[in-house]
Amino acid sequence: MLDLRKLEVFIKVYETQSFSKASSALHLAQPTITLHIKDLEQELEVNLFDRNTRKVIPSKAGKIVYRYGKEVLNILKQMEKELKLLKDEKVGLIEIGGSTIPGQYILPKVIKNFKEHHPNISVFLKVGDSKEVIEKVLAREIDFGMVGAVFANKDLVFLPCYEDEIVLIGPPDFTKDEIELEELYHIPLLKREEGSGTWKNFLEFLDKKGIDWIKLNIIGEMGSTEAIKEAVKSGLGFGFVSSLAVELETSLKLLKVVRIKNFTIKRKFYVVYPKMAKFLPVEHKFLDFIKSFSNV
Amino acid sequence: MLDLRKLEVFIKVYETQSFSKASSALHLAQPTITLHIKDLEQELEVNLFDRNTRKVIPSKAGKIVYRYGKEVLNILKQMEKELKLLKDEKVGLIEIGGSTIPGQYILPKVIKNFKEHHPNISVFLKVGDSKEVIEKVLAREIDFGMVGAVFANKDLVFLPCYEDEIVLIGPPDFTKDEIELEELYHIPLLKREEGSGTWKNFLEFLDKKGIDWIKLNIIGEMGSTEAIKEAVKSGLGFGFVSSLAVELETSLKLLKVVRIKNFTIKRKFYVVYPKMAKFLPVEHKFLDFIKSFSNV
DNA sequence: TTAAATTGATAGATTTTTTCTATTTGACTT
DNA sequence: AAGTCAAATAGAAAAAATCTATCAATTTAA
Repeated sequence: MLDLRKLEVFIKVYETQSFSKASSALHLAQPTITLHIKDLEQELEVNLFDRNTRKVIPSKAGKIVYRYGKEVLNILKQMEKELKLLKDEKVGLIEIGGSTIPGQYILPKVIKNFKEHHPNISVFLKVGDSKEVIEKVLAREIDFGMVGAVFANKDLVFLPCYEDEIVLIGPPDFTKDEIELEELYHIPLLKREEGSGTWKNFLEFLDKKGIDWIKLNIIGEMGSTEAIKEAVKSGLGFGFVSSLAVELETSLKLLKVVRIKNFTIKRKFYVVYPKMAKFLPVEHKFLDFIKSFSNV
Repeated sequence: MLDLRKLEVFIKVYETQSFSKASSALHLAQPTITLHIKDLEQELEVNLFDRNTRKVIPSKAGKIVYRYGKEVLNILKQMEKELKLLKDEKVGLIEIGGSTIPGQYILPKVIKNFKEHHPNISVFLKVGDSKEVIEKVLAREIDFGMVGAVFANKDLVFLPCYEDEIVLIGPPDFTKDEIELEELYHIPLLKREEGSGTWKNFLEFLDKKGIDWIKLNIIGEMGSTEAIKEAVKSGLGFGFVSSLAVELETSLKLLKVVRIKNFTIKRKFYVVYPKMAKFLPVEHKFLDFIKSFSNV
């Protein structure tokens, strides 16, 4: 294996055309230079300089080694530059992931706010389902994720950071602001597909309350929160969605949130990151920011 | 300065995802690996792996170092490949230079012959004046040169290798094959410009014989051997040129070589190379070849 | 749940490498 | 021919790389 120290010595000799000049430039004794060059020549089995006590002229092989050697040192310099950026807390890159609700309604706001404070830090957001997000965290493809469920994994830390409410929405012309729990059994409901985190949370909550969801009046299934919203808007029925997803529509009276007496469905979102990870400055900053944003 | 040995260890750990696997692959004890990685982390001031006794997961910085490290090793591998070619005596590249006559009439033939014996060795020929050729030899831009004059320089070796004759040429219909020296004074002569090696050789020869060239009947000056030949062909006068330059024309009777009684102008060409140079195998081969081609 | 096995970390000793000082050798200058 | 400058050589000292033995943490198997 070639020695970079020796390569450095070689390059200095090449550039100064002198062993002694190289020695003083590198703060080494002159015999050290002689030795290093000799070692290199032995290792590579070529002579690098035609030399006597007066002249030092690079040979053909020397020119080749210089060309490649310079490239190698440049690449390493480039690397150190990139690592320096990594260590800098003012610039850098953060990659995060979010499952549907956090990815669509929470993280964009967090990021916008964060960017206002730290304009030179780029943030990349990847939206996918919770399982995907967690896998990417484990593979270090993203720095952290925000998901709606805790997965048992000893390598991961799940930090509650946002509490959301799942609300019943109906068309804006629905007369009541609040209904009794019993009325829920007669209201035409649009469910979400089985894999949905929101729907899972909803069912868990019903279960805790001792309610069997079979009793509900399910009239259809939608593939996304947005689809539920559109369907409810057009009067097809009612649905359960994250309150975050309907902030705009309720304020514009395009949808109506209908409360259920003595019945509030809360769900938590969690920041997830590898237990062992040693965070870089920028990542620390972002994590702290999310925590400060937290409502839990 | 980064240590390539440590970088190699890092890369092996990265690829095997294990300190102990890396240690056995590199025939090192496991604590050595631990130490090297720790040193690297200290040197670069980043952590490279999130690790405990069970898992070794590259960090963001680790991924960067791996990417760059691989590139560095690849470049060095490429360099060794190129140096190997340099040491090979069957393949390679030779760069030579020749002043006008050798570059135009001798070296092309030598190269053609050489290539027949060594088809995998490329030969690059650069034609320029003697001074240029010698400068390039000193700067190691070419491996050796062939020139018509010896320049006093203690760093150079001049090896006589080819003896040429400077001959008087006239139109093919000139009646005599041989003339007396005295007749030369009346013959209309085309000279070469002052810088020409051939012309310089001719004058030196006249000087040695005690002849003043002012007595000659110079009717014009031409910038090149070829120009002299053309002018002589078209009956403008006579000229002195290298015998090598008119081999074809005399055999085709387009020109006539006129001998001068008791008057033969010989000139020598020399191979020139740096005294200190340690030749590579291919260069040795070519030099030997030139010597075997020699007529001296 | 506990014991065995696996893997990385730590400590101290040993070997190897790097670097130094002092001196010699070779080449150019005057 | 003497002086000077730069590289080579020799031998000693300092620094590093690597090893063995052992420990600590974590997973797997009984």
